Amino acid sequence: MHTETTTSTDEQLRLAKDDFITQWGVIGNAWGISRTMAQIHALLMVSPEALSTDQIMEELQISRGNAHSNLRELVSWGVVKSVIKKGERKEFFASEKDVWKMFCTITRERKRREIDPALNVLIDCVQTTSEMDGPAVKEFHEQLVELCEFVQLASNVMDKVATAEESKALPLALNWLKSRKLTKVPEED
Amino acid sequence: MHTETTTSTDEQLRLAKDDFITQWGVIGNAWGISRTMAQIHALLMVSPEALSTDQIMEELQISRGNAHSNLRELVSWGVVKSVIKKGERKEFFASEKDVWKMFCTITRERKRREIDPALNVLIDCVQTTSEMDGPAVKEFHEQLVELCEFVQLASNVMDKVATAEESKALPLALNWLKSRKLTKVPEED
DNA sequence: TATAATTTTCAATAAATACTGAAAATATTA
DNA sequence: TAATATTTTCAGTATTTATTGAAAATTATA
Repeated sequence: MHTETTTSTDEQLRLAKDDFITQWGVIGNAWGISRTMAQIHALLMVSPEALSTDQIMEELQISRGNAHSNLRELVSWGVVKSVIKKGERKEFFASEKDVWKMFCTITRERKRREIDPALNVLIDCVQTTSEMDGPAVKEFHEQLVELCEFVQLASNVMDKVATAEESKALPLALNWLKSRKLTKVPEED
Repeated sequence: MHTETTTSTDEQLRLAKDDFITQWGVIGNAWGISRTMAQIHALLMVSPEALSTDQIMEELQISRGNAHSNLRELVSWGVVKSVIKKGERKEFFASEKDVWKMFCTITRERKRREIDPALNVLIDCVQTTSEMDGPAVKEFHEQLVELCEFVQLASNVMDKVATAEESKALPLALNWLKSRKLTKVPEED
C-alpha cells in the first residue's frame, strides 16, 4: 500500500467548498454584511443537509453566541429557515437555495428596513417645506420632492419584485438582456 | 421695536435644511454609509452654491481631516464634483442634483466595486468545480452556476442603467408603475 | 525667491461593531 | 418531578471603522 499522492474527490470537494465559503465571506464583507453571517449563509447554501448550530460552529470555528446571533439574523431576513428533524432534539438550519427566491426575499426585507423609513423621513421634510414660502424654500422643496419621488418609485419597484410569486417570473421578465459568456471582468489594481 | 415672536423665513429654511441633513445622515447610516459622508452629501444637495471645505466643517461641526476624506470619497463615487470659482483660491464642492443621474452614477460605481469582484470570485469557483467529478460535486457546481448567472445578470442590468445616457430615459422606462399618493408607510414598533 | 493659503497625510483616539464564553433560561426526556 | 439537552442572553474583550488635530506637503501669490 503506497501513500496517496492525489487528493481524494471528497477532500477536493471539501476544499472547494471551504474556498467558496471564505470568498463569500469576503464578498459579503465588501457588501456591508458581517463576514461571519455571509460565511454561515454560504455554508448552508452548499450543504445538501440542514446543519445544527454545533456543526456550523465546528465548520467555521466560531463561538456559540456568534453562530446563534448570526443564524437568528439570517432567519429574520428570511433566507435561512429553521428545520426540525424527526428524532433529533436540536434545531437545524437550511438556506433557501433558489437564487431568485432569495433575491425576492431580500428585496422585500430591504424595502421594509431601508426604503420605507427613508420615505417617511422625506415625506415629513416635503410637508414641512410645502408650508413655507420664498424662492429659496421653493428650490429646496423641489429638490426634496424629486428625491421623494425617486424613493417612492424604488419602493414600488421593490414591491413588484418582492411579490413576484413565481421565482421564474423575474428571470423571464429580464429577458431583454442577452446573456454573455462567463468571462472575468478585468481586476482593479 | 418689539421682540420677534415668529421665526423669520430664512431661519425656518435653515432649520428645515438642518433637519433634512440630520435625517439623511440617519438614513445613510442605516444604508451602511458613514453618517458624516451622508450629511455632507445632503448639505451639498440642498446648497444653491458650491461650498468650501471650511464652510462644510463649520456647518456640520466636523474636523478638517474628516471633511476632507469624506469629500474625496464622494468625489470618487462621482456624486460630488470639485468646482473652481474664479478669483477664489480654494476648492469648492457641488453635488449632482439630478436624482436620476445620481442613481446612474452610483449604480456604475457599485457594479465596478461590488458586483464585478464578486463575479470574478464566482467564476473561479465554477471553473474549479467543473474539473471535478462525483454527484456531490455536481450539486455544488450547479448551485455555483446559478449564483454566477444571477450575478452576471445583475451586472448586465447595472451596465444598462449606468449607460442610460439621458437621465430622463429611466423614469420613462419604469413607467409600468403607476404612481401612488405621497403617503407614509406604517412605522415599525 | 520667500510668504501665505490651502490641501493632504497620519498617528493618536474615540466610537461602533463583532465575537467569545460562560451563566441563565428554556425545553425535552426519563 | 429531576436530570439533561439545547437555546438564549450578555458582560467583557477584540477588532474594525470613524474622527480629530496638528504637522507636512503642496500650491499659489507677492
